[in-house]
Amino acid sequence: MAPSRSATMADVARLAGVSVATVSRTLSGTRAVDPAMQARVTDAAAQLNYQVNLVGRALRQTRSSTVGLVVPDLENPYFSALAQQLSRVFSDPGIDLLVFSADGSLETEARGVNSFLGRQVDALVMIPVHEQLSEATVKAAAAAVHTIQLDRHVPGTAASYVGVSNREGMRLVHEHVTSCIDVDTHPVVYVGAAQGSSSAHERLDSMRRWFSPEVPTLLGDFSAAWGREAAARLLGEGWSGATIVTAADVVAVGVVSHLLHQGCSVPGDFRVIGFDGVGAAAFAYPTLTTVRQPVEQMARSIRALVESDDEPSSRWFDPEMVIGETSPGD
Amino acid sequence: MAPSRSATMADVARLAGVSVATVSRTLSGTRAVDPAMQARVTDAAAQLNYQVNLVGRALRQTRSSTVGLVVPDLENPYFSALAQQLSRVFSDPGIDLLVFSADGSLETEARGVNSFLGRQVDALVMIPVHEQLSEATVKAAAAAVHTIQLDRHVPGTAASYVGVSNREGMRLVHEHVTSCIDVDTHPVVYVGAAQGSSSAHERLDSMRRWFSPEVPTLLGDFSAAWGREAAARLLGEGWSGATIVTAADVVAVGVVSHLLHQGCSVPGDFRVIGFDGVGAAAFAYPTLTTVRQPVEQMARSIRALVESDDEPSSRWFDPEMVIGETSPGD
DNA sequence: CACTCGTCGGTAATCGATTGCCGAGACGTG
DNA sequence: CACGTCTCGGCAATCGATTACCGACGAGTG
Repeated sequence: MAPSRSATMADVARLAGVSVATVSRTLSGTRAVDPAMQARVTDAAAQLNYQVNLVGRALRQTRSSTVGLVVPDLENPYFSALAQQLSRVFSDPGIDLLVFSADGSLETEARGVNSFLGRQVDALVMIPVHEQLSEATVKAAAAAVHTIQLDRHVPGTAASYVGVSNREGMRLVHEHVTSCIDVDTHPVVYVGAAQGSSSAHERLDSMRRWFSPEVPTLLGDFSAAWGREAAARLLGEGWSGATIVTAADVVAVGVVSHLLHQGCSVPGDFRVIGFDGVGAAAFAYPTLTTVRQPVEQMARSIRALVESDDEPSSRWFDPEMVIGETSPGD
Repeated sequence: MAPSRSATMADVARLAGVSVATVSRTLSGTRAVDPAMQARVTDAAAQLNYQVNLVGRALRQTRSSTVGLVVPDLENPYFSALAQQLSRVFSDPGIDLLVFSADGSLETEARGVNSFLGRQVDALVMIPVHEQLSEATVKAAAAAVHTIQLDRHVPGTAASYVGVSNREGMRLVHEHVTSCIDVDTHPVVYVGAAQGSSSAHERLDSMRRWFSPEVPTLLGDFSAAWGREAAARLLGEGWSGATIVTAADVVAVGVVSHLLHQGCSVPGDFRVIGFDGVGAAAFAYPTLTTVRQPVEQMARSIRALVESDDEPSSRWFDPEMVIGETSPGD
């Protein structure tokens, strides 16, 4: 296409025969303008197809009506669900949510944060890639702009945090499992993630707390491939009849898939429990028993934090248990 | 936090005892600078923790090392896979890919495009929400900046296009179906999407072309919920033994899920075929027979288009058939 | 009528960087 | 030694908007 230089406010002013100040005031409604001039300006703007240059505006105002979101990975359905909910709640007050994927890399994450800071975002929401190693990046962000950590957090930073109570989530799992399964004859194992995120960390700790410090544990990452591999190991090690609690739905989907492919019955031979409760997993076969995070509430809470200019604060939401077909009902 | 105003180039210049021009040239490497001064500048910048203000730079350069991506919806795994691949390929040349979700709305889509245009993105990639109704938005984008339509396109615009050949995809489906299923005894039905996107349109046309103009068709949208509903209708209307071709994996997942829940066997009683071949669907149970789009190649092709400054051009990629467990193997 | 006050257009400074141009000094050459 | 050439620091213009301030004008008041 012919990326022809687009019209500026000066062009509009010239055509309308007024000063740029009048154009600015007319278009942004900052101050009253004589109706006759107003009409001339709007006509001229329409005729030139004028679009405000947000870079110029941002430079002058040191704000940009933009909130940045940095996620570790967009293919994880839990993260994309959060991104979608956030863009929805910010759409209403006219704030653009821009999403940047760190692609699992600390360097890329730092680049994304710097990029947003340099672009004068009004606030920054981030799901830190790593519990310790993202610390410098989170601190840099928090020093420059209102920063909110989401889902995962780096301990000891002064930034706000919004997430789910993993302890409560695992308590619900424990309650469900003990109420409908004989734990003595059916061992419980945990298939989690080790990659150094606070959620992986907290979920493992909570598993140990509610079940037993010695609960058998396999740690990998947040992926379906890891779920399949873990299931294969469990079968190989003779954990027949186990109840498999996982750190995320994507992992659970992999576990279930492998078990069914090996001819096992779920929830007959094995029971599988997920975590997150968002995305297409709810529609899979069999439907997953999982801990659902209140994604929409979390998104609204973040908007509230961004709008209010309070001290950094943290908010943990309680998840809810969703009984599917991978565990027996009550 | 204390969102303290951060250091500017003038601050660095003052501390280092040089002019801003020297600071700029040192930090960006635009022109040679005396090593001694260079050291003074780098030290001062480090000491003040200086971060370049990208808004100022973008205003001056009328570029921003940024590419915008506007998608209709982030929860659709196909779109988030594209977003992820794109951010990966642009990461290398140091371009930031920013993603905006239109949330299925034409107004929001227009807002996102204007927002990116106003932010001086170097190029804009978009998956138009609607085949006709997004026309004005796509044209506005193409008139202002190098614009590439992805996956879906609005006919008659001069913007580039990158996508998959839906006709070839459906040819592969036809080939697979006729080679391993007796089409006379097992009717073929199509569960598609009507929402006015070019991909929905082309897939339906291609179905009719390769199978029959009268192929029985149910049209809904691109969601698992629609897949379930469509499956329920097919069961209600007595289409036992049918081969169900769908417009997308998410739809196929819904179809399979409903069929299995109703006690049908797949691929015994029904065969189901998806389209897209990305995301967790590959790991579901049973694994889906589907048409896989070469997402990574498409992303690289987009980068090439952005980097070269050629005339708008279109490129269709050939998909490949992936035989899963929802249809009989050869 | 003289004076005050409110309304509203225009002038110019400003946000933070990049860059064209000038000129000072170093260096090489005949 | 004179002169051309190259290197590199600094001045100031520039990108496109917003906005503090000034001043002209009209209305209201005693």
